[in-house]
Amino acid sequence: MDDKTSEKIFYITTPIYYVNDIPHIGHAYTTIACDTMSRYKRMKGFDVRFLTGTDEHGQKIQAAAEKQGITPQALVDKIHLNFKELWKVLNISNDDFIRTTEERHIRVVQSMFRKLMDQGDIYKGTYEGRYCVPCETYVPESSMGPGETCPDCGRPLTMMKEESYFFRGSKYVPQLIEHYERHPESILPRIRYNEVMSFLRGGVRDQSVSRTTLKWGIPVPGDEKHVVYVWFDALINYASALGWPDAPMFSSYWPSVRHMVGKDIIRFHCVIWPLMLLALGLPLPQTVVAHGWWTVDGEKMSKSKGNVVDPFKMVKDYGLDPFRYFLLREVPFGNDGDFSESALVGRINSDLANDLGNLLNRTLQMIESYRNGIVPAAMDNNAQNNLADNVLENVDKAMERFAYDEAMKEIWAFIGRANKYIDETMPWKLAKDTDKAAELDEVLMNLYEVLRLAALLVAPVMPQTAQRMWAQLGIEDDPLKELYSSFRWGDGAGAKIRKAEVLFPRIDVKEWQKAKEAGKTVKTEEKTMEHEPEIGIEEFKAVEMRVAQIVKAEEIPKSRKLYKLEVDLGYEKRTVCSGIKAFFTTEELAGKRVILVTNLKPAKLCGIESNGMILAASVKVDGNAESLTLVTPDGDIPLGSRVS
RNA sequence: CGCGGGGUGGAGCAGUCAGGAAGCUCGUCGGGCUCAUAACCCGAAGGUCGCAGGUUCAAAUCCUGCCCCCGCAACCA
Repeated sequence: MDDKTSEKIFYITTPIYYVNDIPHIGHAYTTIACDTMSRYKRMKGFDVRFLTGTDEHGQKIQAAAEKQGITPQALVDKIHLNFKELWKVLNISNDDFIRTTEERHIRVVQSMFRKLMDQGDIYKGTYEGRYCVPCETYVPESSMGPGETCPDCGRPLTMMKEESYFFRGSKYVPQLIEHYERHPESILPRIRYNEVMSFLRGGVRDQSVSRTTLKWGIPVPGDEKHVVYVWFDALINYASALGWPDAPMFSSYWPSVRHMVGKDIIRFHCVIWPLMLLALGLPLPQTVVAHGWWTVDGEKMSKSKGNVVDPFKMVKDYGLDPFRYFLLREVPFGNDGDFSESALVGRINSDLANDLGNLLNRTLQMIESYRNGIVPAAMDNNAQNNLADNVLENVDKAMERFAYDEAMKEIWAFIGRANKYIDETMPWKLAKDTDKAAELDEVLMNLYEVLRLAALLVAPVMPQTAQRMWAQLGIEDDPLKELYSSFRWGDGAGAKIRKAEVLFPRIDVKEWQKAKEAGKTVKTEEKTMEHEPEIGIEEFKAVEMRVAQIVKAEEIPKSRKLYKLEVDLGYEKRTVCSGIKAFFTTEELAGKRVILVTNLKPAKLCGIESNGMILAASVKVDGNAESLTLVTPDGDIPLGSRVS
């Protein structure tokens, strides 16, 4: 505030995405939000720097590379392109893309590490704890899942003890608390601020910042059997991309940094990273903004459900700008939101086609037929205040708080006022009365100005749409390069418009539903055609299957899906748990002859030991069995006969 | 006592932190208009803000208790 230069500088970052993930709607959301903010600030006259990138070290990458028989570097060189490709498709205007395997990053990580070590803020110790290998995190006892499992992925934890370097973050905690107390606006939304504060007040232990258990990482300077822990490595990207410590870019952009993150990684960005920065004597981020999660059709997005939203497909099916608009408009920023294609279609039809697109269309056609396509100048005009109201100020207030949804609402209220203005002034009547020519001029010019401004307002979210609008309005310049401050009501007069074209075609909901259903059938067919990798006869023979008969089926009270079955193999009886409760009654099952996998490792399910598995065929929709039938021998054969 | 999110007109949601006349979008019904993408504009109906207590001049909002739903976890053998 006190520094004029820092006011107009804006450095914004996405998290760096873990390369091994397949890009989904969540990645798209964060990045689109940052892109929109960047574009907005540029149009406000800010010197913006927008950074994104990929996190390329760690256990999972190392394992994936081994599996494919290539080096980790070769793997990440290939797959980081998934993200670069997506950003291209989503029209992301990032100024830089950093990869943690780049030399410029590695160098900075190592010198920061060394600096902290030299000043005594990194020290050597031993770390012992329960470790989740896939998640690459130690899990404290307090947050362990049942039976010593990882609370995130549910897999069992391993006891590990290793020599490790520690970051003395605890030393800076009081300083950080004080900072946040003075700057509560630096963590948005408020709920996340409270979360961070109570976490900080609960005390923070020194963080382990190195690992000896893996190779694929940045070597600790001077102690090469250690590799820098992925989080320590990753967070530094925000500084390394600017060329810490000496680059001029660093000194100009750093003090204005805003980090956009998902709510899951708030602690890394609001606790660990600021502690690191305090230790390094660097200014703390101006704002950390945490957004919520997307569910899909009311359900959590997951690979096993197969409902992961593919941004490439959404763009292909519905267009880029509608997708961008939907994500930012649909949900109050910071809240969790639900993604559904039908909601997207609703937004396209009502907001984009009916309100905005139709306004452009009807206005242009009137200018065309009443004034031969030339925007008239109006002598005296005081409609601006009523029409534009304080839309620029209101949008700015909302964007200042990262309240994208509210900014959109402001813009659409502005569009709505214009649609109403047409009804009130009834230009088609004015056109029939030559005495009203001046009035008509004024109305048409005002509408034209509304659209010229609307395009600018919409440009950060829907860049292509803004360009298409200006093209139709007959303006040669690129709206994306304009400044809001240079907009003057009335400057548009005299322009020669182009022929009106439909901006967003309406989607016929009935036909869309039909197509959707047809698409769904195709999809399930495709799914059944997906095959597992080939196996040899030996592998098949390793599975021992025999004919058995269900003697008795019982409910398991605690379980929704399971029955406890007693099966007879002729030579022995066994207990098996089977997830077929939804499809049979206990009476139906008794006496049924089935095929049993007999050499499956016993497993405890709902407290009951299951010794085998019954074969069944099922149709799965979104990962859940929709119908199911048991595999049974066709004809008489003694119990216990081997199936091969 | 598992963790988390939530219950607000037909649907989807804001509002809850900082208590003060219940709001938005969609849908429905009625009307207007004919410039426009059967679009646009106006009006109406429709809510005991999950339930029960409490605090208060005042509660969707604060406190206590309870009920229900949804994720995750334990269950898909």
